[in-house]
Amino acid sequence: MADILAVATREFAEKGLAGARIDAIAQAMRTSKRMIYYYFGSKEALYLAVLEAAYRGIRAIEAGAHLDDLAPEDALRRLVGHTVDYQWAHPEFVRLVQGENIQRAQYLAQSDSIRTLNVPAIDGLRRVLDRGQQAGVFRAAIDPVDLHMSISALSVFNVANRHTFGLIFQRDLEAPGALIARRDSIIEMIVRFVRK
Amino acid sequence: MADILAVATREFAEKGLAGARIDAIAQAMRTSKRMIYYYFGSKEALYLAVLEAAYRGIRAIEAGAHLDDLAPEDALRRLVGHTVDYQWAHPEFVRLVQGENIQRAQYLAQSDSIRTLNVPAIDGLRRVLDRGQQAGVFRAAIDPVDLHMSISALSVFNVANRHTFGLIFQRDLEAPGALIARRDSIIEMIVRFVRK
DNA sequence: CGCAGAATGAAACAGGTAGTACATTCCGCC
DNA sequence: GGCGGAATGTACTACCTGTTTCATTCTGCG
Repeated sequence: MADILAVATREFAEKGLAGARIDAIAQAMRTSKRMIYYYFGSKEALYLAVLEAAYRGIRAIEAGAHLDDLAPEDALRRLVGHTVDYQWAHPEFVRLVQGENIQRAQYLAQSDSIRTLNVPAIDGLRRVLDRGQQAGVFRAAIDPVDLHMSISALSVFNVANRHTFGLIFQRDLEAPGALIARRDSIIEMIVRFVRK
Repeated sequence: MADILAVATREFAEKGLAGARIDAIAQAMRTSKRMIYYYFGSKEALYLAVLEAAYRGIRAIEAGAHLDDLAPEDALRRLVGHTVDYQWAHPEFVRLVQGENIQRAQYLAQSDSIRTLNVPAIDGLRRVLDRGQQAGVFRAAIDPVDLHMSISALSVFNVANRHTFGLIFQRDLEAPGALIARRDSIIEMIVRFVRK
């Protein structure tokens, strides 16, 4: 069942691979542990399935935004805004990725289907950059992968680190206005970086 | 022993709280589990001690850089560069914080001594911003906490997410030149953000 | 119906791991 | 020396949890 994946995603995102409990997943599914093993074989296999499903979901980011219709800077603004929103809307994904990084991406590395995700993520951005450069509004020699990294970094951070950051700086990053302000700030930062 | 903390830090950073093994720590210390309980009482208490020690270490960032001697933009460049370098040099710290965030900072919240770390981190940055604004080289209305968040986000990302990012985009983020290039990019991004 | 294979339930197993009991040794001090 | 408390080693307990075994039920089909 694909239903198991949703529940398992929550559990793994919440507790990490080591912390997650098969029993907890089974109980939340109102089925038995036995079923999970019947369909997935092992805890790690289930985790991998969750991971792949989560990464598959992220492909939709650029697909939704029709960047080619917009002027370069507007397109960039929209792309960044979408990225921020997506990460914000999918904290389980962010947590899963965090967990993966703690274990040095050893499970992600086992997945073949994941290697195919890289190109589209960059291509949309590259096209926008090219257009901006040809229009003379963006400066040259901007590395799309480097820029993508910055966009990801800024987008992910206030999801990934909201708890420690919020605690230390006494700010509620989940407050209604906070996200909007933060998003504007991120967009501004990226745009200023590429502008001539 | 403070020695235990170093070993425990490595173990917790590597495996997370749930994944870490007291036996592993004891063995790495060439002492017995018994000792750890003698001194720390429980796994969680040890984890908390590790967490506090790690956060205490980060205070040194701005202390080392004498920002007041430099022109505002140079000071900002140095501050950002230091932050990038620090995070790069302390991946265990980054991992610990990641783990803490996955568990919603529930252990960090238990620590009293950590609440005191917020002010100095921001103050150095605020002073630089004020000087830059008075000198007319930085624009006004820049929120120091927001900017600090951006600096942290960019600095932390290529440590925290190097494995998944490197895997997906086939880039070795640990290559000698990669860090330097990345650091320059981050500094440039921050500076352009505050510049008039 | 009757059968085969899939789906499921209950219970147990096996390994591992946090935490403890108890005895023993070490060390400073009188 | 000998006393007391701190430090440490050994072995055990109690429990948790991933995984399996075996028996049972369900479902479609001839």
